[in-house]
Amino acid sequence: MGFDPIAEARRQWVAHDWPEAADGMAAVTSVMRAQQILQSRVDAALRPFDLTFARYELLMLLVFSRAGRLPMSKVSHRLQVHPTSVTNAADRLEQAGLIRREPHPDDRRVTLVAVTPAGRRLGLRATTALNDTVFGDVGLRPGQVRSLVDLLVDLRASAGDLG
Amino acid sequence: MGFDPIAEARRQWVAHDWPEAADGMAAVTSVMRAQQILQSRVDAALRPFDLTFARYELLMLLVFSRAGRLPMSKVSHRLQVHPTSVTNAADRLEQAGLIRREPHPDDRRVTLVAVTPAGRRLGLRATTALNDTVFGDVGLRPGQVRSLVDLLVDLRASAGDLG
DNA sequence: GTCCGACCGTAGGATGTCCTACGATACTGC
DNA sequence: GCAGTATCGTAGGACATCCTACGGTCGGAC
Repeated sequence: MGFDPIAEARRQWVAHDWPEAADGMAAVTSVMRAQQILQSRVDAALRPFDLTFARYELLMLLVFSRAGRLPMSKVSHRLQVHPTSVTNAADRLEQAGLIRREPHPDDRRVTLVAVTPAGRRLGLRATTALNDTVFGDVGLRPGQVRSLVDLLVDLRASAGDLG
Repeated sequence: MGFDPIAEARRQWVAHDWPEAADGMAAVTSVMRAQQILQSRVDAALRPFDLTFARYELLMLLVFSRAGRLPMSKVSHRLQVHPTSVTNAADRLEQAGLIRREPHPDDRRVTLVAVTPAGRRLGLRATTALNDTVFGDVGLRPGQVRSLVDLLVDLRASAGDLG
């Protein structure tokens, strides 16, 4: 096999008398690097549709919602991103005609974002592309994929990420 | 426990006849979310030192290198980031007096970045903070942390990330 | 020797993220 | 009712990342 920068860093941690933090350092760095790899693959798969992963997530959240529309604040909470990031993503999706902003009928503070028919179609086509080129094979055996998800559920739970 | 948006998305994948990609989708999304959580913790720990994780990684790469100096291109390769990102990080570290740019003695195309004594000191102090507040407890049991690293090694290996 | 391809670092531009601050609107206690 | 507080979405600014494009330098083919 080749050279692993993270394993090398781990050795440095042990050598510098930080052994109790060495595995944690390796885990954090590995997650960062894995995210970089996956983000790059996902963005490549979505580029033909002029979507980023952030916009894709917003789009599919609406596609899968009951009424095809949600308040901005709900989107921000569900995707766990800053409200201004939702504003940004919604701006671009709206400009592309994939979603529409609508006023909330009862609460005039609230803006609803609603997926358009074009948005629904593009979201499903983009999903097919993602399933084929990324999600269908992330580079691990099926059992490993499930183990990874389970471990990250625990990590997220300990961070208060599950509700 | 609470509500897990990723588990909900996984149910949608199965319901929409994409069962073979459901676990992959959950894995990719989980990694994205875990990275977000960890990045946020790391940045909070590094804020008192006026460092970001990217700049911290560059700084420690130099601290741990033999001569305390490396070519920019080597840094880009080792950290697996775009050359322009290294330029940006190096600009800020240099402005803070933590590193110095030096010409390569033999190859005038190459710029070396060298850690200064102040950079070395700050890097070690920042590492102590990170070890105490993040790396020492990532929210998993020790065995889980090692399992996570092992799984991500396989994922990274399949992406050609190991040399 | 010379020229051309390859490599190096950086400038400029686009995108996404966060933060703080703000105006508008809703709710709560009195 | 009414005042104070909380919530909502967005504007402006800071920062990190990538991409493309560029000038400077090296090295190999001839």
